[in-house]
Amino acid sequence: MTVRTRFAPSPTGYLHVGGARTALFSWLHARKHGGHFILRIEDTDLERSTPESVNAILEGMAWLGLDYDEGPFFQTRRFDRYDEVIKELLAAGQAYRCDCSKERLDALRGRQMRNKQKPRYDGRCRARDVDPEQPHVVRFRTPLEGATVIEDLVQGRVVLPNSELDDVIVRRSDGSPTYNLSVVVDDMDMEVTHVIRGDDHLNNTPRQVQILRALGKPLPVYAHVPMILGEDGARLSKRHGAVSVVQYRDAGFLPEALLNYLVRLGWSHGDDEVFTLDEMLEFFDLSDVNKAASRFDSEKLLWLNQVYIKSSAPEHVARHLSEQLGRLGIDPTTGPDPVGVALAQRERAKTVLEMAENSVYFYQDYDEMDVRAASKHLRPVALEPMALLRDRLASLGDWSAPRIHDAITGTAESLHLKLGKLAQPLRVAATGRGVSPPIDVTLELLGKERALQRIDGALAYIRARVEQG
RNA sequence: GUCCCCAUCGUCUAGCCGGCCUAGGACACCGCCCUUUCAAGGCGGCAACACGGGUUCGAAUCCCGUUGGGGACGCCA
Repeated sequence: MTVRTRFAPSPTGYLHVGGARTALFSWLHARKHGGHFILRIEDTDLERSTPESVNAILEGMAWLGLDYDEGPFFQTRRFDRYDEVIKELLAAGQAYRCDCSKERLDALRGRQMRNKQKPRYDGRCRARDVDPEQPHVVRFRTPLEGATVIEDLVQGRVVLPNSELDDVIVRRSDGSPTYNLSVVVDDMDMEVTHVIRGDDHLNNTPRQVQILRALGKPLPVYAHVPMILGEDGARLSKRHGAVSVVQYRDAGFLPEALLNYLVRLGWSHGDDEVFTLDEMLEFFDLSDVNKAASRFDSEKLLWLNQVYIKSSAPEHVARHLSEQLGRLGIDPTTGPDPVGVALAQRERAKTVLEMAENSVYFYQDYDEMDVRAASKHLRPVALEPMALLRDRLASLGDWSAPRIHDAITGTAESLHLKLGKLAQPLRVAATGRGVSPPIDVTLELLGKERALQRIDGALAYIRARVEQG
C-alpha cells in the first residue's frame, strides 16, 4: 500500500512555524516512502475562513518548497459528500437529530463546571424524535461503554474511556459539517494512510476513530507530533512576533535554514544538526519524533541561517540578496555583481536582510558617514598616508583585491605604519562606516572610480577638520 | 474543575529494551588564540537527569506518587 499523507490547515490565518513543521514532517514521510502528499484546506468554518489565508498558506508552502501531489482540496466544495455520510449515519441510527438550544447547552455546561465535572452533552435528544423540518443539529451517537485505543506512532498507546466522550455535533443547524466529521470523511475518501498532525488533536482522535468504526472503515495510522511553543513557553500566537513563515522570508531567512531548524525541533538523528533535504529524507522517521513540546529558539535559527548563508552556493545567496536589495529600493545592477557581494559578506551576516543592509554602500553613495567611525579614523594624521595611498591606487592598472592589498601594505610599510592605521581610515572613506568586508575586497567590489571618489571625499573631510583646528 | 499527554544543561537534544554516563553534541553565554574593522574560524570554560518513594547487586534509564508544563473539554479547527 502506498503511503498517503496530508497537511490540512484551516485558512484562518497565515502559515505559522508550527503548521509548517507539521507539514514538513508529513511531506518528509510521504516523500521518504515514495508516497503522495496531499494538501487540503479545511474551510468548513465559513465565518473565519478567508481567501487571503488560503493564499498565505499556499505562499508559505511554496516558499518552503513543500510541494504536494494532490490538491489543494477545499472542504467547502465537498459539502454534498459530507451530507451523504451524515445521512448514512442517521439512517443507521449512528447519529441523531438534536434541537437543544444554545441556552440549554450553556446552562448545562455551567452546571457541570460548578460540580467539578467535565462539561459534556448529556444526551437528552438521544432517544427523542426531533422533527427534521425544525432547526436542529446532528450528533454522532458515541458508544457509552468501553474504551478507545489509539496506537500512535509518536505518542504510543493512548487509551480513552468512551465515557469521557460525548456526542459530538457532526452537522450544524445551518447544514454545514463540523471538523470531526469532515476530517474523517476526507481522510477516508482520500485514502490517507498516515494522519500526521499536532498533538492538540490527540483528544479528538478517539471520536474520529469511533466515527470511522461506525462507518465500517479501516483506521489510518496516527502520528501526533508535539507542539511548538513560543520562546516564553506559552502557546504560539501573534503575540510572539514573527511566527508566520513568510515573515521569516522577509526577514532574510533562507527556506532551507528554516526547514532545517524546524526538522530538529522534536526530532533528532544522533548529534547531527545540519541536514540537507536528501539527508532529512534519508534519516527522518516518525518513530524518532519526541513527545514533549519544544520551544522556538530564534537564536539557533539565526545560527543555522548563517550556516546556510556561509555554505550555500554564492549564486544562490546572491539571488536572495538581490531580492532583499530590491526591497530596500536598490537596483542591484547599479553596482557590483551580487555574487561577489554575497561572497564578501557571507561570514558577517546572520540574515540576507542584514547582508543587504550592510551592502548598501556598494550601490549607493552614503549620505553621511558614521560619526563615531569618522571622528575616530578620519583624523589629520591620516591625511598624508591617505593621500599617498590614493595616488598609488589611482595608478593601479589591475583593480583587483590582491593588487589593492599590495598597494595598501606597500604604503603602510613605506610610512612605517601599522596596517590598521591605514586600513581603518580607508574603510571609513570607502564605506562611510567602521565595519565592512576586508578592505581590499571592499575596494575591488566598489570599483576604481567609486573608490577614488570616496577617498577624495574623505580627504576633503579631513582637510576641513584640519582647518577647523 | 475534569480528562489526555509530557518532564535531561537557559534553549534544542543524545542517551532511555538498567551497568560502556565522573551524562555527550548543538545554540546562547564567558575566556583565550587568530586578526586591517566586524565577523568567521580554532581552543577552552560554565551549565542538566524536577522532587519523593520503590524494584534491583546496580536507575537518567523500570514502577508508583507529588510537583511543574502543555493540550482538550465549542453549532473553531
